[in-house]
Amino acid sequence: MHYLYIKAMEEKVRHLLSQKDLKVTRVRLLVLGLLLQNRAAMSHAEISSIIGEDNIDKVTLYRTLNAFVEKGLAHKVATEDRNWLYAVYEENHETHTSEDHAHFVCDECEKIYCFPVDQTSFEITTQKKQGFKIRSREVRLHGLCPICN
Amino acid sequence: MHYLYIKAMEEKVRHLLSQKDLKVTRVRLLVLGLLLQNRAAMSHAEISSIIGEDNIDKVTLYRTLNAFVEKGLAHKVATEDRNWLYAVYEENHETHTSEDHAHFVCDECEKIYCFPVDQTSFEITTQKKQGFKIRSREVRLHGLCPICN
DNA sequence: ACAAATAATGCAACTGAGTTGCAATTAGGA
DNA sequence: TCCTAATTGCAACTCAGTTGCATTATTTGT
Repeated sequence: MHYLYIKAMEEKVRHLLSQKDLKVTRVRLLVLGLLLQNRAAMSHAEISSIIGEDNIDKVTLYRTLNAFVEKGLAHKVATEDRNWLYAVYEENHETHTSEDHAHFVCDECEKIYCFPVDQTSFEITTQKKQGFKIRSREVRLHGLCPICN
Repeated sequence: MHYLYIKAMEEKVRHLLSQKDLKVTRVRLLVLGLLLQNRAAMSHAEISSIIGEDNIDKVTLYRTLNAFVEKGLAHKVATEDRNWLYAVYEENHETHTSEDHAHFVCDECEKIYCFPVDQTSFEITTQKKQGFKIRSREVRLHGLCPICN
């Protein structure tokens, strides 16, 4: 285990898991604990190397991450080079859906961060085009993150 | 060849290719001709099956599509399930860059269409977040296309 | 605290998109 | 027409992610 596992966080993680009908297991405590520590979205490879390849099977990690996504604990974003990155929803994730947030991609370090989006200004983003019925929007921002800026 | 190759279009395609310093070849005429006929972006698999697997090697098709993207004839969009779709820029592609268009994803047929975006309203899409420097934006719209609507 | 039922895990083998290296072929200018 | 560089086609490969299945761990009811 090459990351600081914060014991004090464990209760919160246990609560989040059982709240979503997910059994509390060693793997899930590790992965969700790690995701909660990270502001940026993380890839399977990144998580795997931080936690240690010997500590989690790759298939189990994929299934764990997908379970988090299915239960609404986390969401996934595709990178430019077609890998998945996973991020937990922020504190107030009850009101925080995929519909009202944007993804920020740092052009330098290529990390992806989640951003809140103002709904009202979101509405007028595009000109209407006949025949197309728009149901939801997703914004992707490119630039420099605070570390690389 | 399972698509209607429009002979009248050939001159236009030839012109587009040589304009971008791409040699006019059988494969390129077929692929660019097909892309120009389609309003929706197309996948490698889709193009391959329409033109016929026996008519183009898969590697050649990948290289052809990438050449179009590199030369600015087309651009690629990732689908939800992380495949690439390719679309030629519209008629006025001189002023049509990746910065000022959105992608519309039909929830029904999953086709992807390109949309123009109004720059001024684009600006106010997100609340500013400290430390992050936004350079460009990309909007993805979900809904129903004219055929499925 | 224990056993049974159910869910999660780990492993091996697989899939499928996309890439690389290289030899054969073709386009287009001299 | 000929020459050179670009393009093509093939085989073999990479790498993310998946599937099937036997093993193990968690939870619930007693």
